[in-house]
Amino acid sequence: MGRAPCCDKANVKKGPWSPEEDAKLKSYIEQHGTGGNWIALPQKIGLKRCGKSCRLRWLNYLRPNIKHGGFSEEEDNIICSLYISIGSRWSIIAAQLPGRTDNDIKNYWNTRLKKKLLGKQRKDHHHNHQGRKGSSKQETKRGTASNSMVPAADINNNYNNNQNPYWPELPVLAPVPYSNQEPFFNDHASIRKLLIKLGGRFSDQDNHHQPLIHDATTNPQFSIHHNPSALTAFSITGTSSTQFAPLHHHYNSTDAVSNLQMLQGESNTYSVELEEMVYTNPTNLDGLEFLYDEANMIDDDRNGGGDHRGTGWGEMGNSQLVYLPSVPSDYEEGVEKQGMPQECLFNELSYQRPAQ
DNA sequence: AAGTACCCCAACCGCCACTCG
DNA sequence: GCGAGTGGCGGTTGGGGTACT
Repeated sequence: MGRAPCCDKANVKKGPWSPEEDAKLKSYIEQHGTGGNWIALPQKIGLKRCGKSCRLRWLNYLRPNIKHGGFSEEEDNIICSLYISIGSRWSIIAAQLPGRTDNDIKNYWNTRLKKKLLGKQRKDHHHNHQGRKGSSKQETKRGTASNSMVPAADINNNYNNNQNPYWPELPVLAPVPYSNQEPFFNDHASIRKLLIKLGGRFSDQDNHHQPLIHDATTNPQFSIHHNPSALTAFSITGTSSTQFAPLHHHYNSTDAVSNLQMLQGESNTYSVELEEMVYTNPTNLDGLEFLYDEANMIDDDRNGGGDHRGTGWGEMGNSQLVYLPSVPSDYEEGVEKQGMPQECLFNELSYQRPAQ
């Protein structure tokens, strides 16, 4: 038996919201708040909508200061960096980008950014390769305000200083260089290059490489110490008193690898081909080849190669990405207030996504 | 001009986590 | 400790718009 639905689906309206519905919901919430109960809210205001639908509508559309579209280069970079670091945890990524919703970012990633990134990587490798269409019209329309990757501290400064009640702070996450991991593939420099490169710029105008990397030598706000007691753990000490309390954050490196795997391609073909390339000629990969043109990879496949499906991507769990958790904040409302230790809070960030 | 393919995004769905009685 | 109720999240879908042929 499945659980009972959250509302009577027969009596709720679905589909696009009308301006009247929007107005009702917005004015009610602005005056009374949600009342802490989304399920009951639509009845209160006479909306034939599921409570979850109301919540979504409010969060993704009606809430003040929502930005739609027009993602900046800077935002692209942040999204890409965080995606590489933590994967598809859109709510956390969204919390780094005030005005952006998780849904928006998710859509943006799935429809444009991922393609853009893949396109770029291909471009890097096959620059001047003919037969490639230009980037999408949306990309070309969009401005390129910033050409630099934004360090985590800057994210914090630039965005979190601009607080408003609807946009709680979040721990700032930032990839830092992998550490002294065991090599995976025979050439672990490949993945280093990959991470650095992916941590770099994602724009089409890639004239300056400026990876998002933090260490004590380049960013005085942080010092990063490898914690020898745990292969996949770092201890990160913040030195900015209120913003960066001493914390520990443990991140399972297999997450990063799986994120990269996800990025590798949208199909098994992609992944299999990549494995093939890795294991048949690892030294030529230069860390990025899995991002190349699908067509090329298919061609490669036709040109030979055996079945490497069983070869262990899962065994390369030694790559390490580390975040710079920073702000004990109101994010995850009440977590801090309820006395959850910061380590718990940030362990949450390192959670293992349950199999779905 | 018409048909088709593709893209984008709002909204839905289902699962998991958390809270409370 | 257990189960119901709810919030929150990520994945997916479908319709509308646009580009292409």
